[in-house]
Amino acid sequence: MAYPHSEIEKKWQQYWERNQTFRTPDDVDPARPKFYVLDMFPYPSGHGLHVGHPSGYTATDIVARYKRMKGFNVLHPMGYDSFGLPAQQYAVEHGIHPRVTTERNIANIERQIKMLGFSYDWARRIATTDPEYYRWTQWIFLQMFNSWFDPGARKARPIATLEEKLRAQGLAGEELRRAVDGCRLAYMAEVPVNWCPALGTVLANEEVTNEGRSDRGNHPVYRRALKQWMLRITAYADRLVEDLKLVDWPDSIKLMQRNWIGKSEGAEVLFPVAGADSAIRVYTTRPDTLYGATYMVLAPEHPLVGQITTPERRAEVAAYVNAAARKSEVERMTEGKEKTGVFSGALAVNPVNGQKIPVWVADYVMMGYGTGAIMAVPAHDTRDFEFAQKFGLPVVQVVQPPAGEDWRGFVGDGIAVNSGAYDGLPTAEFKKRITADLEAKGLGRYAVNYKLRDWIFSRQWYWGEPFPIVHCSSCGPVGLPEDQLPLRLPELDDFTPETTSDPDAPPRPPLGRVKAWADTTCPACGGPATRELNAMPQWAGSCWYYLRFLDPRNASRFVDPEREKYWMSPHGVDLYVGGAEHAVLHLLYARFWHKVLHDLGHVSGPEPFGRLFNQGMIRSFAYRDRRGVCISYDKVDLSGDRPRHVDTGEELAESVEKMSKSLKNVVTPDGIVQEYGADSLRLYEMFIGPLEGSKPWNTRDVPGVHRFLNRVWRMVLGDEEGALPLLAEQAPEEIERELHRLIKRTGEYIESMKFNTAVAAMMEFVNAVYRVGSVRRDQAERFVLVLAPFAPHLAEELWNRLGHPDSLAREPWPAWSAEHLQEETLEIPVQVNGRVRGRIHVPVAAGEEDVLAAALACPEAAPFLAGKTVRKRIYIPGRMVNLVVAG
RNA sequence: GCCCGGGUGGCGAAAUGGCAGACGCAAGGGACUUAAAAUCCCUUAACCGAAAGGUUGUGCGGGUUCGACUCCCGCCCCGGGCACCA
Repeated sequence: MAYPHSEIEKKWQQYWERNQTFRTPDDVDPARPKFYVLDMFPYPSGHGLHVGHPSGYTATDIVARYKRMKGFNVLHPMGYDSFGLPAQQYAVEHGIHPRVTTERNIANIERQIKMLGFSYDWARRIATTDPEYYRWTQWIFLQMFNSWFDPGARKARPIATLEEKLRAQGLAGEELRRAVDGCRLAYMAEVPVNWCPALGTVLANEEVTNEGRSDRGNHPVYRRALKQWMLRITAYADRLVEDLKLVDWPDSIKLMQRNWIGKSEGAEVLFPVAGADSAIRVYTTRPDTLYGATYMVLAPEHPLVGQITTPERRAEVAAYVNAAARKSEVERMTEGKEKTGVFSGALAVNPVNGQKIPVWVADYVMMGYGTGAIMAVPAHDTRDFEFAQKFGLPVVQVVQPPAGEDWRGFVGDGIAVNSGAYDGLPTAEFKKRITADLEAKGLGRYAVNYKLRDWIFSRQWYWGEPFPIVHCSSCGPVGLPEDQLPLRLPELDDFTPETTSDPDAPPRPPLGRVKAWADTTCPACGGPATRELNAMPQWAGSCWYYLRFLDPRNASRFVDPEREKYWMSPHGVDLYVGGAEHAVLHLLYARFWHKVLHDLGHVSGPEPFGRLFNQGMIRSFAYRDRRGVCISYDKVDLSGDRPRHVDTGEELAESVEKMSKSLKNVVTPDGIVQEYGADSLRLYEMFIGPLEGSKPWNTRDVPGVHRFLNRVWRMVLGDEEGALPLLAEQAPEEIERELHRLIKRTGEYIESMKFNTAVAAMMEFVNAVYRVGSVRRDQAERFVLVLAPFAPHLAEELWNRLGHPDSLAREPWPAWSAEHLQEETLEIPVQVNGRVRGRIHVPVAAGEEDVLAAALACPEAAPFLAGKTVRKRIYIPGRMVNLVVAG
């Protein structure tokens, strides 16, 4: 008989809700330590959860429950990242308001989450689409709009401090306003974007497929310059790199962030254009190769292209520039790495040796990085080398590689050659010397560059936070006063953006259609003004939600400073768990916002997430027939040794893949909870393998953990069919020892996030009880407490039936002692030349000499010792004896 | 191309310098049962052997060590990230 999981799970979920068991009070007992354990909150997709989502949630729930039992004040909240393109598109396609679908999706996903019995404090639930939430997202945006990055202080400061400073320098009126607007952390600029005319919006890079089409709907996407809201994240590039050393994150994630920011050091060098009064400024990380520069390249968008191109080359250059501008991502991909370019006709002068070198225009140089122009050193740069080969440009060696390596295409460090007075210098020293020399002559200077770009922060859609900004013809962009927040999304019957197939048509965001909303007055001068019609991107709400959880209903501040200080000191969120797909963007954006808020004095620390843990992806089996068509599970017969089609008997190919609708391999928690219960699902999620690893879901393995829970049930209560519980007055000493071992190991496993071995340890304990046939009541109780974080419903029920009327959620975690772990004798394997040949039993207290003597006398090892000389005797206390023999 | 992970029984895995395969699934056998399910017990890396036992074995090839899944060097395969970043 299986234990009645449905009944008891329902019962305890109701009990927890009725008794507010997991409510974290607003004023917690300050004598206890705090622990903030957070999941990356989900986007409420219409498909609901699959079994991959609860793996992280289960892990954090185990930690939360364990920490409560260890006496911590635990904060464990959940909410929804509910703005975004899928809801917008669904609304457009089905004519349903996105608020309606969002609410419906949240209701479904919350039902699924609650079904699993997680100990969230539901009173703190938030949704980023709630006006009382996005009011503060808008408020934080205004903080950025109203501040600038002071490079001297290396931090954000109120914009008034900049105004003061510039006014003192004599700026005023329109000129002052432009200067100030140009320094805000949130500013407007014309930038190249991914424009999707069919969706009527700009898309983020990750919303664009490798084929250059929209992820959603598969529409063409074009590169195009549009005026957009930008956030000045590049000002924080250095601090975002440096402060990675403050956090306990996986090295791989830190590395990805470092690579994404892509800091490099080098020099900017001026190359005068021969016969003109302009000069080309280039950025190079290898100023030591200056003598090897044999040509230069400007990006097609570079402003000097038009000025320096000679009349006879004008037509060809113009044609190339136009073609490059029109090039979509698709063409760029398909053309691969084949280099193209045209000669501008102009010559530049190499400042170190006066040589005249040709200036080319080529799209392998990007306008968005460095200065948009390079000096090409084909001998020591792979790309320049390819280009020089193709166009027959000279290749001059200036670095001597280590012996045995070809200098052509050598990009490493070496010794300078053909470099005038610098010959013989090693690369690193050469860089320093020449940078200083260039600086002294006014030809260049030390420079730092980043791959990181400022963050394009606007979208031309309906379903996002409206910007708290109005555009005034006399004052420019003006922030709304705080008392006008939240600026609510206007009601709209038709939120379809005006779409077109013309890539050059201007964007017409749906908010523009609500005239009554868009037309307003300027808060600064009272004149007529228009509201900003763009909305914020999906990332906005998730940049600060972890702060709102601390004080979710505060109507006068985004978070109370005292509460922020309590929960976020000293290292921010104590454990943050989520998928590695957010390694860069979400985690980088949130760190950026946190630093801005920190600079402006709104939060106490520099980093939001002290410890980060990435759960691995759960994938599942997919089946395909001969034609490659995916077959859903109800049509797959797994009873034989090969998977076959139920109807046709055709043998199917099996593979393990990411769950997706198109592969027909999505497994949802619902059916599993119904059949085996939430506790079984939770346990299998953990038992399947290490949390951080990628692993295949196999529903056929769920009965294994379900059987274990049944064994626990019968161990304590017996069953209706007459099986007696194993509870007894006395149990062998071995059980107490096993229990102490279990308590110790489980605590350590939870702290180190090794939940799979924790489950195995509990199974071992129960197996031991079945083997000896008895367990004392007090031992069963302690076991139930250890099981509780993993299988809380079953544990509560057993705890209750063992005579405790209240929930075990805040029972102290049971104690273990070293004394109880001690066995009287040890079994020590005896190796001869590294191979196990026998075993000896020795008293725990036995000294090295006694153990070695026993090992030498070990009968099983004797034949391998006979007639040989023991050269070396190794004893690893309590573990192993190795006898090294020869002869 | 570059940068990270990873490769252990039929399967998910454990062991991070000290008994390889804990724990679980699947498979086989037994007990209970009129029978089945459920449950309980046993076997289960491969090869040789009737058994006792032996040999081999952690992707491949070398090395360090008394001892290597674990550390070092070279290679192969799989997964992920970045991708003309000057």
